[in-house]
Amino acid sequence: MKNSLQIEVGKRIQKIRIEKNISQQDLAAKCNFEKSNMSRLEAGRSNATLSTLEIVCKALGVNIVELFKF
Amino acid sequence: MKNSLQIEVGKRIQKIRIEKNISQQDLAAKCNFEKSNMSRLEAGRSNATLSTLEIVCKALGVNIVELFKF
DNA sequence: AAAAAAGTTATCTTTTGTGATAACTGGTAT
DNA sequence: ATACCAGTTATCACAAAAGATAACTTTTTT
Repeated sequence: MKNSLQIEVGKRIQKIRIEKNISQQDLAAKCNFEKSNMSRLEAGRSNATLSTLEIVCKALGVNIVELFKF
Repeated sequence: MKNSLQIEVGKRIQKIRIEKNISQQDLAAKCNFEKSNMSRLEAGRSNATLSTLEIVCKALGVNIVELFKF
């Protein structure tokens, strides 16, 4: 069960991104960070901070609460 | 608008903690961190990571989604 | 009023998330 | 085949979160 929250949140980001038809690269660009870091985030390989999640949610156009609906 | 998310989340933690009649010190102890750090978190003076929020939510007995209902 | 408990703030070290670069894979046009 | 786009992974430097201690204020209890 280790890192399961990170992984779940990453999956939610990915799911929302795909629903909105945005590439990972484009989402990264909207957030002003590198595609590599977005990949890491979606893969649940980073223990994101509130500010990182907020930036991603703004770029996706969703409320942050959406990241935790799983 | 700066740090508003941190502040909102901190307020939610505090509100839930008070509803459950737990002191900040006791909540900190349940989380295995110092009361000073819990104070900082509730005050919105730290940009918490997912794992920190998860620990606090487990100690409070609430789902993490509750922290974002404001 | 004194003592105890609860909470705040500043500051320090250690740990780790972020941001960046580069090398790579897989897929898909050209 | 080869250029191009999308995504992954490893690695690095740097900024900042986590963890801790101590001194302090505020609130509550006795």
